[in-house]
Amino acid sequence: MDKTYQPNAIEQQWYKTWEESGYFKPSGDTEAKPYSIMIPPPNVTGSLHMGHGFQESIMDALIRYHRMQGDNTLWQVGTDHAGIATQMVVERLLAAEGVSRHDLGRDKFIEKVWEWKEKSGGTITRQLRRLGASPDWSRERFTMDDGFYKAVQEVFVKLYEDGLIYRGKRLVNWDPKFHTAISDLEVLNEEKQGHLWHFRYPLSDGSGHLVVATTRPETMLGDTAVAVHPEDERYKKLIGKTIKLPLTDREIPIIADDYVDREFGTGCVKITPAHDFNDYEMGQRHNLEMINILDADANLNDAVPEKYRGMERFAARTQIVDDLDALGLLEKVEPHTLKVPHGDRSGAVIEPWLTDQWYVKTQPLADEAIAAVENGSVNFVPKNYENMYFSWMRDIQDWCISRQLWWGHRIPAWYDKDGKVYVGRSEEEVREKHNLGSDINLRQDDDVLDTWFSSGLWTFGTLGWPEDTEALKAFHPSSVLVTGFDIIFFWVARMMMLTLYFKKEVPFSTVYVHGLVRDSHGQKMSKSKGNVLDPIDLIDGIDLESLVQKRTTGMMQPHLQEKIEKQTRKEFPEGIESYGTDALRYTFYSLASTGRDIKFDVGRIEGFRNFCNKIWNASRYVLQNCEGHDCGQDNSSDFELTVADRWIISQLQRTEITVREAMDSYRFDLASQALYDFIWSEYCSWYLELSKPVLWDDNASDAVKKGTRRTLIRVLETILRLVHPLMPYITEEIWQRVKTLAGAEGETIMLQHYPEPNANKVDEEAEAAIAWLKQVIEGVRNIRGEMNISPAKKIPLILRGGSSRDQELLEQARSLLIKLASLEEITWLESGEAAPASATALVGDMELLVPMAGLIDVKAESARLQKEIDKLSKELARVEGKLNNPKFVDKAPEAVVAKEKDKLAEMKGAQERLQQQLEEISNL
RNA sequence: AGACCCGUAGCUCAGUUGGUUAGAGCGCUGCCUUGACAUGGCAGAGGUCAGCGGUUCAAAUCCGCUCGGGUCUACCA
Repeated sequence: MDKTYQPNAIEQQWYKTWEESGYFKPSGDTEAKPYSIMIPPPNVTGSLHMGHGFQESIMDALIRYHRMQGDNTLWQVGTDHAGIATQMVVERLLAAEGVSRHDLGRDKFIEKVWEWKEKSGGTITRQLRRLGASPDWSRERFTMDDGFYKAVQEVFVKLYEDGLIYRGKRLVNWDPKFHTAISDLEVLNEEKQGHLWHFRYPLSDGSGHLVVATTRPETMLGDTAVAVHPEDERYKKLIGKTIKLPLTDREIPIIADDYVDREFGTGCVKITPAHDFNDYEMGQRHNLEMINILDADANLNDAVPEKYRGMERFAARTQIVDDLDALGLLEKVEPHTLKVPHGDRSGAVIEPWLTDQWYVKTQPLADEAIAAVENGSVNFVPKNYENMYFSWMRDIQDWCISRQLWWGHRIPAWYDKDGKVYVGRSEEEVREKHNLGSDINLRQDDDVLDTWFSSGLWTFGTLGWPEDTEALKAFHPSSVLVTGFDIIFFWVARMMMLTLYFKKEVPFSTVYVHGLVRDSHGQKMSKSKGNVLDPIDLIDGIDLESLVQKRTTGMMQPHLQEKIEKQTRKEFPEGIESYGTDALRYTFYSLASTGRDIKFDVGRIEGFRNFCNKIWNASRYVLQNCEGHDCGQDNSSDFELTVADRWIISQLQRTEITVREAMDSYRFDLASQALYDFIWSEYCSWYLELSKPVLWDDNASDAVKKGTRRTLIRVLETILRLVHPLMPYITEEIWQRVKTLAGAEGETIMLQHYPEPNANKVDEEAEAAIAWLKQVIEGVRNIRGEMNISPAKKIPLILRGGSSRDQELLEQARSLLIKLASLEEITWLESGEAAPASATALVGDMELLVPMAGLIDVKAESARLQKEIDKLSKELARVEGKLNNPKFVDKAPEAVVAKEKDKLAEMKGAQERLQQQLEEISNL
């Protein structure tokens, strides 16, 4: 074995072996408990970012953990066609060649997208493999594969037939850049400094004017009313009169509506039903005319006076303000903060626009989805995300599902020449069902469905629905959904609604919500900030120049390039080292406490790379001492266990309990911490050291040596299985070398049984003995450290004061102590017997004395003792105060009081001894 | 405007139902190339648990308020 662990030497090879051997597939054991996770399908043309890395690592840990427990385990993998995002990428590529999608036409363009999908579609799945992810690749799906077409059509048609999908002319969020409607969720509101313009609107009868305030002057050309509050004394008498709308020749009514806030602005509101969601509703209530003044590009259309036709919306705004000002109708302009809606993909300012769209009537679906969480059929981890889910679900709006895109599931609806709509699974079915002969021309709806409509079917669509498959029976509902809070509404909510409706069961029983991966300063990672880390670079490493190159090419804002380059050179002067997959994964787990965002610090991953190396070297030691020896691999029983053996076995049981509890409650941070502590601080730091005196002792019996070797190798083998779900590669590599010596069999650690704690192996006696031993050794080390005695120098140790129990423990551990503490000899002094000038430490009632024979620095030793005494006195006072408080003694549980009393006695004894030692030193 | 989360060592974070002298990693200081590992070992420094008030025998932990940071939802033209 190499002296240091080299992850890149083994990772890809092991992955290949696993995949080719079919280890990722469900066992198919129908007697076993089923366990399944459906991957949140990443964008097919995407590449892996830290968020994926985090998410997939968590899923893989769960999957491997359950697979090792013998569950019939399925990790369903696949990718999403991601409508807008993908279309955008391909359009941008075409634009670089000077071609627009309209130049190509629909069919050709879609062909191009498929080509792009074939070319780049493998990127993310290849990267997923690098993470060691173990999904069943043979079942990989795509949200636009044939099966999904079938499922989507089925769902659309059924919902339509059940009256839950309808088509209607409504105001939608229109993206003027992509020329498509988008759902409320795809709109981001950004706060911006704007203006509030006050305009005078003259009354038709010439008796004066009203002043309206608006943030969007250009929409005034589409005004069809002015509204005031019905109880507003200022305007009450004007209700029913009309306004002569400036710049147009239209007369519009003054109406009364509660919606108007008398306090805001002037208390008069211009109403533009075709371009504002609130105005639209008011228009419905009052039967107002709707005048659409914008075209698909959000330029002014022919419904406005000639002067403004074809103008861009913001140019029109300026023009209209100028024109009204020229007419003396601009009363004032105030600064005003407002929220401006943007498309989440395009970044364009969204226009409320009147179009025909398809909608899902969500209320009835939402009711079921709410109930499922209320009655505990679905649990969120952490629980507080249920609030978020409820608040959105309870106030849900109908879902606009049509998109004016080309890439996606085309809506299964056809129109005849009169515009009558027919919905069906295919044109043939529609013709047959409605008796439409071949002479009647049918045209399919041009629109496609919102991406989330198909991904909403993910949990059952991937298992073969609408066919009633074995997989569906075995693996649905899935066990847990692992996802970020940012798509609870987009995806989780939609899956809940659609799955409950079509499967009459929940899609998953638990939703584990993880946080966002941020940079080490808590900033969101983004290309424009130049702080993006690529998981693959952390695995393989990357030199500085390549990293700078990567971060500064293809920037949307090239002017940031210099800043990013500087920042990158400062943060990673040596580039990024290769840490390996296991270290990366372990970093994610250690930071994955419930729900909160994680700040990714390269210092952490380095620490866990070192941890891998620690495991590697511990294994080297174990193998060096076991290979070629009888370690009980034949399961014979002629061995003897030392107290150290019994102790580490006992600690192992406790670790297994902790790790299992942590894994079962999604506390990957606690699991990783428990393993780290046990492996490094107990197994490596103590047990390996304790084993040396035994193995190197010529006088030790074969039975004892065998017991120690057996324990070394078997505990190691168990550790590997315990850690495997978190660090798959290093554990497999070492396990292969260890398995035979440990008496284990099998081709892969992946399919071994996950360790189960055995209560009979918990040995409190051994634990107490080793705890005592550690304290003595630490006491001696402390003296060495403080007194500057070289660790190599052998020193005598004198013990004084302790109990017969201490003497017993000493005899049991004498030889270990001598070796581990590097002692010359240990002598026991009867209490009261005079001791030489010594540096001292305490273990319970027992004093440790290290004779200093004139070397002692009286001042330093006194100071050290005084420090101890002061510390003790402080705590002593606290405990005494507590015990002198009758209320505490009366009311606190007996056990707590007893504990405090013991503590008091112990501290008093310790204080006395320290005081005495101080005196002895001072007398020198 | 509502709702939620967070504030613990210089940094990143544990601390599950109140009850050992509040822990870990990184960083820092000193010592050590001891035969698994310098990607290591040993020792050490460092915290009024954001602040105030309350409940309790007992509060980092429960309650209220304040300050600071973050997120989501809904929005007034």
